[in-house]
Amino acid sequence: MLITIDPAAETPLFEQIAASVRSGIMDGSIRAGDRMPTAKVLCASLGVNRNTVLHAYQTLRDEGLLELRRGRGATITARADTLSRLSEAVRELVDRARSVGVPADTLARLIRESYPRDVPAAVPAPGPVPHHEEGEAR
Amino acid sequence: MLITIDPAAETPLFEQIAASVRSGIMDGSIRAGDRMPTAKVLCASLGVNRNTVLHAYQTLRDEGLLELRRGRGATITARADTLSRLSEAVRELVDRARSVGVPADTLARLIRESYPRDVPAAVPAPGPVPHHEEGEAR
DNA sequence: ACCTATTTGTCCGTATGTATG
DNA sequence: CCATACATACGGACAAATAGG
Repeated sequence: MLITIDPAAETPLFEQIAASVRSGIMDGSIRAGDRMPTAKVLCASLGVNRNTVLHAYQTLRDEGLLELRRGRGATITARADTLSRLSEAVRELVDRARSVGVPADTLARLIRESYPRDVPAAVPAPGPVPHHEEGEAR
Repeated sequence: MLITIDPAAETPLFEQIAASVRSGIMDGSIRAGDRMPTAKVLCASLGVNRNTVLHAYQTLRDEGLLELRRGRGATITARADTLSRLSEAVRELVDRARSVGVPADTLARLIRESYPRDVPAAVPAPGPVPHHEEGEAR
């Protein structure tokens, strides 16, 4: 497992760190039960402030991937393995989409529209509005 | 097949029409070879300008979902069926993600990160990306 | 071969709302 | 507050391709 950052990149440093951990989870190099280095150690090896590392860790905790305990450090949760298996399925889908020439944007939109919760404003409802109302404006 | 729009929504009308067709393609109610209503007919039934319908049609054409010919009308392309099958796979993945509590945002991000950052000349893989030839003698 | 109707393609101008400076 | 630019939508007009009488 190797965490690297690029201080010149647009992405915030804490997000780069979090993304690095996520990608480690997805490719299987980080698994449930693994211990992340302490914030002190990691910030030293990355050359960033300790708060930046903590920010990244807390972000991952909010995503349910990391468990933080005072005096014990950071532990990867079981959810990481779940996400890892899911990302395998994602890879297969992406391969399939790419093979038929569907770009990432379209696929991401497909995902969103398949989620029942957030109804896309584009197709709000099967509401019957074939008629054009006139007297309604501002 | 039913196309509806909501004049009060913030989404542009042409985009609503296009989204309605896409959604019809994805749920299987619109298939390859189907003929869309002419712009004249559709704009009358929706209560919008013909140019707005044409704008939506041309958007779908640019996405490869619709074939437009003067004097003949608008025909759904074979790509629509491809997209329909893909959206079925998307639904399955979304179900799986939802069952483990992964929100749409995370899944969409997973998709993006799984997409190969196709920088030119960085393809050592034997990936047979199907090149889509357009110029077809008729 | 000619003509006509239909349908998309394309341009014009106008109006509106939004974002920007 | 005003000016500008841009996207959206409308209404109209004509050109070009297609189909059929």
